[in-house]
Amino acid sequence: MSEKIRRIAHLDMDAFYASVELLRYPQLKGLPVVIGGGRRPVDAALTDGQSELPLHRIALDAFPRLKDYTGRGVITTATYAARQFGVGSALGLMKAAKLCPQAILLPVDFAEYRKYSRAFKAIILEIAPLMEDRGVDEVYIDFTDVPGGQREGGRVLARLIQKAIFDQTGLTCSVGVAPNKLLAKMASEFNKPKGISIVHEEDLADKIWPLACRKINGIGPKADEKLQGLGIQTIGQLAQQELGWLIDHFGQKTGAWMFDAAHGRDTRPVVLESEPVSISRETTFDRDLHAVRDKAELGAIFTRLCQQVADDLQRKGYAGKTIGIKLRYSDFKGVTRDQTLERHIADAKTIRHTAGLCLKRVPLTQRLRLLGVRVGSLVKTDTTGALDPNAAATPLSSAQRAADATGIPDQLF
DNA sequence: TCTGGGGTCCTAGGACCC
DNA sequence: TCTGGGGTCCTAGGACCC
Repeated sequence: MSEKIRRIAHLDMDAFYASVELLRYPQLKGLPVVIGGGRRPVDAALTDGQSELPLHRIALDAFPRLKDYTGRGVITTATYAARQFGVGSALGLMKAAKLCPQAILLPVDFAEYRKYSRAFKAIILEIAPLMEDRGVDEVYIDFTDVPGGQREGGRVLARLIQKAIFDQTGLTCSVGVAPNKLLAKMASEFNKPKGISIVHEEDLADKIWPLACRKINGIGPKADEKLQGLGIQTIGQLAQQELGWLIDHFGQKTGAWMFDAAHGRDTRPVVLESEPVSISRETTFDRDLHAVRDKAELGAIFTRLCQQVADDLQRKGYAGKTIGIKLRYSDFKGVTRDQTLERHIADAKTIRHTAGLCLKRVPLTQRLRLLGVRVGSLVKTDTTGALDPNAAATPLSSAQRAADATGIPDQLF
């Protein structure tokens, strides 16, 4: 009998947002380009006086530069030419402007990226039907039973998929193929861009153990710092630790997971479909707002967020019963409050009312920089529409009455 | 002139029930 | 006259990911 070896691929699009922008504006190739901000439409400025020109003919002078930007925001992604100046993801735009003032600044065009995202995923699905969506620019693919999926450890199929995506979209990607998702994810980073990396079980010591623990998907800055404090830098060092010792330091669940990860073990399946748990909208204001002084502006934003969440729910066919708010103060500290209703709802009015009650339970003396609205505990609504259009909020809980009595000023919402 | 937006999962305490 | 032990739901916060 033919023994099939489990082969899982992780496919990661190369510099996805920037590559999509370069398809539109090939004249920017090789230049430092930064994508972010995303607040002001830039195409008006772009086409100003040049509205007859196709996008690829727009003169470089017409593109906005980082140095001319005023306002908040961070870089979502930067081209390699821009990264040479030390600017990259998550850097504040104003700080980035100091490092690379001449960089071209493009707004985030998520609708466009989503179009390409759907396109490359459709191409993959024609070749390999078992695909797990991991966001706009990443997927896992189960190669195990796909024709050619076992050849050269998966390299042949990876090459085929890369070629199909490039031929049909002009975009490049990197692929890692390994016995499981954990290793495939690490492998896809080995040869970027346009890379293919094959990892077998027996490659663990050579290819995985020398890597920093941070390369494990799920070990973030906090866990990494703690590990370093314990003298553990590499995955190999992590693998040397006793299971019990890891559990003592990180808890049962995380400790056991780390132990398995360090030994390259991961049994998670490739998941084809999944239901959302929550749907939310949030926004950072152009300037910090005060609950009393900027009440009208804040109230309008709040109502709009609730409306957007309601629209999202209805468009996607969900209703939820846990309504929550999130806010961030001017000092960047955040709080959340939520309240669970008796019934699932999806209408803006109930969301607005319940979220308003949540907002009353939070101190609002300090200025705010962000406000968000979330609906969780989702259920699918039937095809005819809303589950319970006239659902009302439940009465205040005792905890909320207590909060109301703490002397927090009346919140006007 | 720091620090986006949209998610998931985990933990931990308290309420409440059996 | 000391103090059970589950189980589930709710809430708040935090780590992490794309």
